[in-house]
Amino acid sequence: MKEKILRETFKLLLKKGFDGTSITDIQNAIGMSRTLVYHYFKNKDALLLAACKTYFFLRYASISQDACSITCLQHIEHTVSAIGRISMELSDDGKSSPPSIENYNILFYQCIRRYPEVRKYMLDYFRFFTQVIENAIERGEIKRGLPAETIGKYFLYIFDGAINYTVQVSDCEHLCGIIRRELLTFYSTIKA
Amino acid sequence: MKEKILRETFKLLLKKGFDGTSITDIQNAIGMSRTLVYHYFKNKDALLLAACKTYFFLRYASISQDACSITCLQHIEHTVSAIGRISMELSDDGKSSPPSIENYNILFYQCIRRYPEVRKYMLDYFRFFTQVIENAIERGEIKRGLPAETIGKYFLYIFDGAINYTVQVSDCEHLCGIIRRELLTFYSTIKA
Amino acid sequence: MKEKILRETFKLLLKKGFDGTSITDIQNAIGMSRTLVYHYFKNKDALLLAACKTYFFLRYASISQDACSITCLQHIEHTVSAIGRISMELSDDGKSSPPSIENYNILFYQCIRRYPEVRKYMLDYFRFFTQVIENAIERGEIKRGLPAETIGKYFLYIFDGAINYTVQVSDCEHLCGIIRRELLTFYSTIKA
Amino acid sequence: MKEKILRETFKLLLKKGFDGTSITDIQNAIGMSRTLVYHYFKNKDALLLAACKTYFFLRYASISQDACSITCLQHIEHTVSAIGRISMELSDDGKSSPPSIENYNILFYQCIRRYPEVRKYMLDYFRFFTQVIENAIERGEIKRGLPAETIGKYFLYIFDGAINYTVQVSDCEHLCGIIRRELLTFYSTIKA
DNA sequence: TATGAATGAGCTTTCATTCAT
DNA sequence: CATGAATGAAAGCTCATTCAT
Repeated sequence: MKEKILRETFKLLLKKGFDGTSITDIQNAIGMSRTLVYHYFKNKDALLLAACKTYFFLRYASISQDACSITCLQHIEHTVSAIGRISMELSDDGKSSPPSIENYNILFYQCIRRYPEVRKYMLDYFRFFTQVIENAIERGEIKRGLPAETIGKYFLYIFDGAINYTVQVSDCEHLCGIIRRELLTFYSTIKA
Repeated sequence: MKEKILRETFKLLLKKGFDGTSITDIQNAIGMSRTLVYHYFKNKDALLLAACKTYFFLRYASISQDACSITCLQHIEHTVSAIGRISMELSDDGKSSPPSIENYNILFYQCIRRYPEVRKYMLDYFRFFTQVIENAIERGEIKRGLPAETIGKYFLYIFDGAINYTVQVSDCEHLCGIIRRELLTFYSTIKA
Repeated sequence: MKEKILRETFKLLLKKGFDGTSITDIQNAIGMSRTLVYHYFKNKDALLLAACKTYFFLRYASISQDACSITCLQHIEHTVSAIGRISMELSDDGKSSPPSIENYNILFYQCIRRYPEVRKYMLDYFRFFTQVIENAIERGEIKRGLPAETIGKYFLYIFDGAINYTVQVSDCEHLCGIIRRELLTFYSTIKA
Repeated sequence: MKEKILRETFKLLLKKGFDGTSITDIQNAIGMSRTLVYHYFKNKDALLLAACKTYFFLRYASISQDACSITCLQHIEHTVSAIGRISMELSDDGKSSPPSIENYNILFYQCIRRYPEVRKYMLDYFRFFTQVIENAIERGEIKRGLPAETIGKYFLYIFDGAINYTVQVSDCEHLCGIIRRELLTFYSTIKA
């Protein structure tokens, strides 16, 4: 039940945003009493935070790995498949059409402004990614020249931009395709 | 009065977002009756759209110029100074501290999802910018290699990223500094 | 102008009722400033009363005549043509389709509850009509038996009923036809 | 609680009409939170319809009976006692003074214009009443001559007229007395 | 005769939340 | 684990009205 609430809440957050999502919306989505939500979560903000943590930390699941054991290319694939996995999980049919996944980053930016925990996690992730790129440079996968941090930022910015300027997504595969293509295009310009 | 309403509304939109901004907030900000807002605007959405058009189209003011008559470097400066100008205009003391300007793009993404007019304007602007870069390539300002459109996208993504990952801004000069530095860093990698 | 305001106000009263008609509705109907209404009328209630008096007293215009100089049958025709005349006057094309004339009596009942002047006028009219019937009995137009007052009431009730149970009227001629038929049917049962 | 809301709502509808009755009025009448009304009813119109159905259908309770098993005279008594019963139920002391029962028909006419369900129910009732009169004619209770439908209409019109032209009622018994007298007067003119 | 600016009070409705069961 | 009843506060919006021009 708790998982269902988190899932439906995050879907609604993607669709309607922080202030546009009401407890009543969530009640209708889970098809149970509004009071039940308060049984699991102290209040609305606790629920929203929990939902955001649940689904945003998925993206950074790679942090648990070792930065040395992964190439830059692998990391790109990892990132793309992460957003794909989240879309799947949130889609109604369990197959491919995600609900408002194009708002993923908008929600994310709001989270890092609201919740210090999410901000911290994001910074950790970014440090990890910089490490991956540094290793890639040393290993000769990526050209020397630009600082690892700059390259990391560009990857992040391109990932975000690809999503942010896609106004409406009906097919998850399609969005993942766009993201992958854009990331690989950039990768090819810095590959050794 | 109408201009004041638009100004205060946009400031509140930056601070609290679309669904977080209430007519009562606007009333308090303008220091006049809530009914007056409805005297000038049909309803809340009409006001929000008007406010967004007013301030987002400022960013694209360069469209009126000729794409041939401007170098890429000039356009970068133009872009940075545009965001600076908007910050000034929205700051309370008329000097430098902008109100939640770090949410500028979040608001913008929501606008291009909500309002087709804004989306169209953005696409026009992007076409214009691509033209600028194409000219820059032909004129030898920028290295041949990457397509103009790709370069344009990267500039856009970097501009957005610089703002989006800046969690809180107290000093407009500071934010403009960050943006300029990031854009120029990228510019130096593609300069002929 | 004043006449136009009264006309449009009464049309709106028929369509939307006392509490459903706003000054804004009237403004839109007359196509001029809302303030203009206050130039002619002290406040909303003064306007509504004036409009009701204007159009309800038309129905009783016969009072100015002499009760002796008119037969019962003539009075019936007079009554039917009065409602027809009002419909014409209120129709947009000046021809035949009246706006919500089926609500005429609902509005009238509300008026005699609200405004003592209208109530008084109604009673005067009813006395006049009773006189007409008394004369008709004496002249041998109508059978002796029922008291004149009772017959008068029945005419009134039938007139009202014919309108009240007609839910929607698109053609004034049609409504007048129904009223005339019902009144004449009753007349034939009391004719000498 | 739901019943109380319906009761107080209908009382207010009688007193102030459709557009004159606000949710705040209802809140004050039931002495509970305004939100509670929305807990039981989707919106204002749903509440108004429910209240009207509850109290108008009482009037037609006789439909469930068999038209053959009732004389015209019994039906008259039934009708009079129905309006008396409704008045009782709506009176504050449970005894005799009804709240604005003189507006009963005004409200009813508005209902048959607004709600098709109420209109349909009314037509069913009228058909039933016509049947009662037809039987009364065949049984010799009522004179042959006028069609049953016409007689039915006259009864209805007289019932309505007796209420509509009574401007203010303080005592229910009194109103019922007026209605009964008028109906019986007409009955005596058509009795065999 | 005509208008736009401005207002306080009220409207219907939704909000997040609590409590007894 | 789950619910229906109940609430105060606030949402967006419309109301009748006034005033300076």
